[in-house]
Parts: sequence; C-alpha cells; structure tokens
Amino acid sequence: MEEESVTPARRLERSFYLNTNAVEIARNLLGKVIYSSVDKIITGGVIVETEAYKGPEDVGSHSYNGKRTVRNEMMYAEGGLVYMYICYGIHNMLNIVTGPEGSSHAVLIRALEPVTGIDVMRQRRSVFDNDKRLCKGPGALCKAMGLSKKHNGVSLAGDTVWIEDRGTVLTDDEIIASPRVGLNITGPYRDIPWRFYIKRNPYISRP
DNA sequence: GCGACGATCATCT
DNA sequence: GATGATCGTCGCG
Repeated sequence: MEEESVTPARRLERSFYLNTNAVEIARNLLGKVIYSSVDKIITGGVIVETEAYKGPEDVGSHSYNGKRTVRNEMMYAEGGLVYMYICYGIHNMLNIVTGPEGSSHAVLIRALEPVTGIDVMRQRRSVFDNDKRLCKGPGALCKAMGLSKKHNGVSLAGDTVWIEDRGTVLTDDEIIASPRVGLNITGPYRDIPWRFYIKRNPYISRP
C-alpha cells in the first residue's frame, strides 16, 4: 500500500451538521472549503469568516422566539441543507442549516479565500483588480459562486453545493471571536461573540 | 393593499 | 466614514 503524503480532501459528513451547537459548528467551519457547481462551472474557496445564529433564543436570528415564516422555514429543516435569503433587496445570503430537524440553527458564511474557478468569480463580480474582494462579505461570495435564493434547500450531500475538509487544523489562537456584523438589535445578543474569523486573514470582510 | 425595514455593497468624500 | 441603491418579506388590520 502506498501512503498518502497529504490528507486527502473529503466531504464533511452528515453528522458534522447535526451538532446542536451552531456556535461550535461556525467555529469548526473555518478552514473548510466550500464549493458550488453552477452552470457546470465549479467555484470554491476556504471559509475564513462565519457567524452563528441560534434559534429560538437568539434575538438576532430570523427564528428568534420560534418565529416561522415562508422565508425562514428552511432553518427548521435537518442540518446539512442550505438556507438562502435576500437581504436589502439585492444581496443573496448563504447559510448552513445545523442541528436536528425541528431546531432552527444556522451558520452564515461571510467570506471566502478563493481557490477554484477564480476567473469565473472575477467575471461574475466584475472585479478584476483585486482577488481579495471577490468573496469579501456574504453577498459578494454568493454572487461569485453563482448562488441565489433558488438554491434554498439544496443539500450539501448533493453536487450543487458541498463542503470539504482538507485537513486544515486551526488552533484557538488562530481564530478571532467577535460580535456579529450588521445586527440592529439591543440586549446581550447584540455583542455576543458569535462571529468567527481566521486571524490576520486578508480575505475577511472586515477586521 | 401597503408601509417599513433589512445578517450588504459600491461609490463617493 | 457616509450615503444611496433596491426589493422581498413581514405585519398590520
């Protein structure tokens, strides 16, 4: 038998997403690689920034207090699906549904370090001068990866959107936890450190 | 039916 | 750092 010199990339398994602690999953998604295959073109990048949203106790979550609407229904699905919604009328947001069916936790993907299909991402974003901007922010990365609300409910076990573990190990001192971005709420959940990003990574949406 | 409001981004100054 | 773009969704009654 021949030994592998590097850890082979392998898709995250279903159990990864069934963890009931979305905060833990948000942290553990850092360093993983997310891919999309849209119009037969594969694009992807390393996840460098995430945010956890924990329903129903999290005032910042769409599912706060058990709220259930047409828009957020996907949050209640079993972990391992994609929850997409539109923000500010323009921007698509990519979330990973987590926890068992009936719970409503999710992780927002906020920034990627582009790895695959970079030229297509430049075209989709009309950004040709600075690859650090390609997937800088949740709306930007969706545009770069060709993802929109029509991908709501797509399974990460399928061949449209999936996440791989490349064996990257991040220690706690390489990860920054900080308050979440853009929430217009008051109370303790406003400043709870549920945003995670890789320290000094130039591809995050903001320091 | 309608008014208000975003888990943002690009383009200014 | 400030501002305008832009529209789906929610909640009201």
